[in-house]
Amino acid sequence: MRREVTLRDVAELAGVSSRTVSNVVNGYANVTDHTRERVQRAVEQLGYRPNVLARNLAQGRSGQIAVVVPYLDTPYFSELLQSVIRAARVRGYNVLIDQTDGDPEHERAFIAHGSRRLLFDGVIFSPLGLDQQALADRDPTLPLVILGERSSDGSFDHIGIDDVAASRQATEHLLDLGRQRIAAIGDQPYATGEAAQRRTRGFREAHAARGLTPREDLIISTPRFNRPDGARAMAHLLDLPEPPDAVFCYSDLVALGAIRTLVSRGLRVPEDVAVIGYDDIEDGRFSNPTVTTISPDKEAIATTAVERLLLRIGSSTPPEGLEVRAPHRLIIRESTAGRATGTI
Amino acid sequence: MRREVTLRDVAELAGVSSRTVSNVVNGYANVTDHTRERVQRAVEQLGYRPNVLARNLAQGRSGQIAVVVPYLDTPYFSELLQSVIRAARVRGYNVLIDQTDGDPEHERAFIAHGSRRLLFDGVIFSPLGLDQQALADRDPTLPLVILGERSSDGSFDHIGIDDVAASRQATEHLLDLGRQRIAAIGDQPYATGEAAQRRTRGFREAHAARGLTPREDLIISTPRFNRPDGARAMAHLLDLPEPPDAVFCYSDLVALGAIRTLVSRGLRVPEDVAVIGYDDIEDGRFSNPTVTTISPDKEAIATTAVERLLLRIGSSTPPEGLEVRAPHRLIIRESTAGRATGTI
DNA sequence: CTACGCTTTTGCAGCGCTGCAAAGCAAAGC
DNA sequence: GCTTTGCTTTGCAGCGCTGCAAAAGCGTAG
Repeated sequence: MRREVTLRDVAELAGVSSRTVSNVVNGYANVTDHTRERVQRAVEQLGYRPNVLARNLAQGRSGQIAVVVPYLDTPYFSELLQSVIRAARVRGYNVLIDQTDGDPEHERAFIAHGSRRLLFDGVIFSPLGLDQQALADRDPTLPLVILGERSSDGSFDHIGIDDVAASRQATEHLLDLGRQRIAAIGDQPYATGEAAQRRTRGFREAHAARGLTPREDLIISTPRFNRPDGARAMAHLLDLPEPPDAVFCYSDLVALGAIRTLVSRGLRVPEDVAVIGYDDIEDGRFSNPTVTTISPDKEAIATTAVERLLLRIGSSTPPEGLEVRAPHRLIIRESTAGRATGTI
Repeated sequence: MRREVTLRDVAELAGVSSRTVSNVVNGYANVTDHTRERVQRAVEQLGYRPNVLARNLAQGRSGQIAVVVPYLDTPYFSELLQSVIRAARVRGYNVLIDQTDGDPEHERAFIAHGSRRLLFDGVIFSPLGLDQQALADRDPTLPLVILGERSSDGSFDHIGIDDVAASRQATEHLLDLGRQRIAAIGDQPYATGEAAQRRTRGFREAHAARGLTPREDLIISTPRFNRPDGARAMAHLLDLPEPPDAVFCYSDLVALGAIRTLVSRGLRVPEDVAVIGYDDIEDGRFSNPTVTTISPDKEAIATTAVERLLLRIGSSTPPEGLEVRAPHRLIIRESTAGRATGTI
């Protein structure tokens, strides 16, 4: 493998200093047209390509941001990632992806003073099992934006939708349909389940607002928010003496799993049991039935996350930690409204 | 932001040369226990962390591999990526992910002599619209492993399942069920549609083996392999004077889209129309009905891809381009076998 | 003709690490 | 006692680039 062309090679051919070539390549001001042209000709002639590594080392930055998610194969995350990658690329950043498998140790390692540091200039982080302690122990110099769970302590930005409001809205939708026994699948009544708990809060609030109290045995907790969890939880609910006639699922995957169980037991959705999900992933738009859901504005979340992170990376005095509420809306589909609502 | 601790700082504290510290940190042989201990103590005391950037620059490698896929939110790719990331991490490599949106220009740019080069030591590439020309024009020094489509010209490795055999198997399964009018959704009768064409070949071969000829109007081509494509194609098929009684879909997403259309028109799957997919994504295991599919061994594909790539990266004389056939199998679920087959 | 202010160009040091080859050193051999 | 051998340790150069500050060029004013 022959040596790559360097700045110096170009400089020699163009008859200028390597610093000048650097100036031209980086589009710095104050280069005469004459010089610029000569350099550019030399660059093209030699096929010069800047060595990103060297540039980064000299600049002390990496030009990469890391995005850390629990699971890459969860549609919600892959859809979100897609937008993040686009947003980052536009701004000249590469995206390094890491999945933690929800392992708290792994999550902790990622934001702690790490050997991987310097490989990325900042982190967009969607934690799952991260406790307050781990956040406190984190590398304070690492620009950080957190998605989803938890709220900011002022030293980082947090972006998410209003989980309580969205959950209340979802539950109200079921109540509006006249359902009497509404279940909730996805609660996580332990320290790291903040997001889940906020959804449960919304669920309770919606009931309370109408003078109702949800049955405690209809609030099912699940370790994750995936299809098998949903399927299992639904099976459990159906085995109750008085099973629910509607279910609020804390993710679309849970909803899809639940629907699967319902259908395979010969029940009709929504006639026998209405189901509502959360996340608005593509699957829910093509499933049978299609899934009513809370749709967070993923594009907004991704773009804002990248923007805030780059802002942090760029400024020496870190900006105030921001609490950003991304928009969301309720999308009504067949799993609550019935076939009438139609297709996509 | 205070300066980071460097090798030199550690060296000074330990009273040795920085080179020795480097030797200890990298676990090189021939360091006396005594020295090693002193250095390690100093490392811990100062909280030293190697600067990956500098190391990479000095070594002329980046410690990163790029994985390039058309769409990140396609479950097949995100499931595959998940395995690739794990395999790479075990071997000390980070994964840089890029999506091309299937844009041929973008794909081309990625393997051409690129400015991004040096950011990664090699590429695992799953092309969509890449023609032979682009492959020929590629940076010959870039270690490359290609997934899915196309076959190797000897200068890179190619890993995929035997599409023709798998497709024949899928079609045979439908024929075995006694279906008379079998459609195929996903053909791509143009230069960049090699993979699709191989599936069509298997489809035809299965028919031919029984002295049958598929009806040409039942072979539908689609631009992509996603749900909307499948839904549209199925709608078209149902509008034919003599619609099919079985469909071979070139991806599970296409199958899910097709099923969606069938169900929304009040048809029963598989009684009225049997559907078989390809890829074995999780969605198909929880849909209604669950989807019979060709299941490629994704774990094997991912692991092999990473291994071959690192082999290429590691050796100065590039190994012979390998054509690897990963295993696959037919998984029969409800969309062809009916409810009897049960759950997951 | 010198001085001054501005733009353009340059030289150098250094980012933090590793490759290389030489130097140091202790044990073994003659 | 001196050389040889083999293991440890070291020094230096350099990966390719950019920050910094000084130097050079150049037009205008005094």
